[in-house]
Amino acid sequence: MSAPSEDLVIALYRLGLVQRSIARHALAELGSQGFTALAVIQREGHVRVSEVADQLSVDLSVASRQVAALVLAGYVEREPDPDDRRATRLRPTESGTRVLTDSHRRMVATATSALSGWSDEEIAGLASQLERLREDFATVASLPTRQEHAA
Amino acid sequence: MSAPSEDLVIALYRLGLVQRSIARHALAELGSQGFTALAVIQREGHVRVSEVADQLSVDLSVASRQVAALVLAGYVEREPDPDDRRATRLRPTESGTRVLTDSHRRMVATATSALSGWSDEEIAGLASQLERLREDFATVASLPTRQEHAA
DNA sequence: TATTGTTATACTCTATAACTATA
DNA sequence: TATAGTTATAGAGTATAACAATA
Repeated sequence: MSAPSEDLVIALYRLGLVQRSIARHALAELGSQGFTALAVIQREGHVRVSEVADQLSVDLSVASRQVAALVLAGYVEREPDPDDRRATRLRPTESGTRVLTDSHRRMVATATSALSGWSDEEIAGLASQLERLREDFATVASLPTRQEHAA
Repeated sequence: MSAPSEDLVIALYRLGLVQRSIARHALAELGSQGFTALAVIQREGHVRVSEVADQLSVDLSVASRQVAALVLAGYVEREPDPDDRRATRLRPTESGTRVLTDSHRRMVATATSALSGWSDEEIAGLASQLERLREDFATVASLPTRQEHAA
């Protein structure tokens, strides 16, 4: 009766519980997207706001707000970009690195506890499938914007 | 270096793109949670608000608001519950069923397009893994509330 | 002109708390 | 007392649009 992709979409929507559960246990000082934004800044080094927006697949204005909140909280610092005076480069402060590490640890602990019945292979397999899913949707999502050209 | 559950958690957070993509393409008249609430009401028959809250794993107040919005939009009707005069029973209107069917169709179309490189088995496998994930997190999420008893 | 970034506004989803009505 | 539900308030996440400064 139901198409397989239908079951998948419903499963995706019902994932809200999982995300809220992790957020509550692990992200005390950081909103979920504040966390991912900080993670991008930590991982990439001195990124620009627009790169954060790209990595998170959100509008630049959203990334701008999240970064502003991180700066206000003292977790991120801005440096002028020597190559482009419109842009700023971002880097985590010591406090930001500490908060990220802490959230990280609690996040993994929460997930590990919930996933006690899973093997490492199963967990890794699911993570890679989700990554593949994201990439495939990113491809589709990027097309409509350019359809005005095509048509 | 990284625990497998860490990769999984990051993949989960990065799923926002997928959910927004589906929402934009498929849920014109319905918010994402309005859609899931309506789907529960359609699927279960004459449910109460509290059952919607349970199915969605959200607070009763959240379900109450979502249901109120669906009623206001003419997608759901309330009937008094003969067995309990505090409660009301919910059922979709014709219009609600139509909207749900439409969103459903567009949703599946969007997903099918993004998942063109996937086999049915892969899609079904991912859906069932996500369902399992949700159940395992639901178990963990329900514990902290009761820890006051234990301790 | 196009791009980088910010700000204002608005909408959705969520939770907590206070409240009403019924069990 | 406890439960079903509603409403008010608040906070996070998101998008669009208008804007400033620089390329």
